[in-house]
Amino acid sequence: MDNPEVILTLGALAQTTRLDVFKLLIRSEPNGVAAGEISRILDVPHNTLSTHLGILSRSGLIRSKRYSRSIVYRADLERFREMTLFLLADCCGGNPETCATAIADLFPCYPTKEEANV
Amino acid sequence: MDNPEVILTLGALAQTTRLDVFKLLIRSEPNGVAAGEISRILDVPHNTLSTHLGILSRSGLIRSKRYSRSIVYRADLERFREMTLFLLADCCGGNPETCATAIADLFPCYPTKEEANV
DNA sequence: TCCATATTTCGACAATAGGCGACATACCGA
DNA sequence: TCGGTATGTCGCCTATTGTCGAAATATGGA
Repeated sequence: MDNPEVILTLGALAQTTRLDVFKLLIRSEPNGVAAGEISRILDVPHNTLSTHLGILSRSGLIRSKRYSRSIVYRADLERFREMTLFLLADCCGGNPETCATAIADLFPCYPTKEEANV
Repeated sequence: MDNPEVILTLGALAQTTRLDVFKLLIRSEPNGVAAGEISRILDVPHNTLSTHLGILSRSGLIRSKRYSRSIVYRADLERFREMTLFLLADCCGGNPETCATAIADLFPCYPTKEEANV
């Protein structure tokens, strides 16, 4: 994952509706949600939503699959992981030692439920 | 950290120059870099850079301190950690169990150097 | 084939963001 | 106080983004 790609994914999430969509899709893993249902749940016009879904798709953070008339969207956790790892790791490219300790510092291991809900 | 704040931080990083600045500052921890030096290193006019530094500051991802004529900027790793944790955890608010396994899945513990450089 | 449903694409508009020249402010040394 | 250095602010311009009505496309059932 290179800089332009990360900027695409960050930009995809840096918008109210799209962040809401992504949160909804993460919560709905592994089933996914159809476009129309997202539209109803978040109360966003279907054409506006479609634009946002397109942006999220192009960033790779979500994927879609057609089931008869519905198109079901799912979060791509692997892509999300790549983005997070880039932010955590690649940022420290010139200084791997500092990076390792920084990461260890940021994530004692991974957050517990208690920490996660702060 | 709530939605609007996260959008502010994501948006702050979703731009070429600002991502470069942040990467530079993370690499330069814990010393920090003066505004003028950042301007020279990244080859960005000082007034343009100043705007970007303002956006990054307002998002909380960087902090500044004046030393005589220079203003030295540093990355705020704690804030960065908050953002990452939000992305990983708060997204799963309605479904903590799935979230815990998802996080465990994303971060077996924390990335090793090898994984980090993929 | 025709109609209803689900979703995307197009076109136009207002709002926002990015870049930068010119000017303003802060600090220091003489 | 003055001049030089370091940084920030203002204003203008252009490019990009977000929104949504209207039209187009895809699917399935009668």
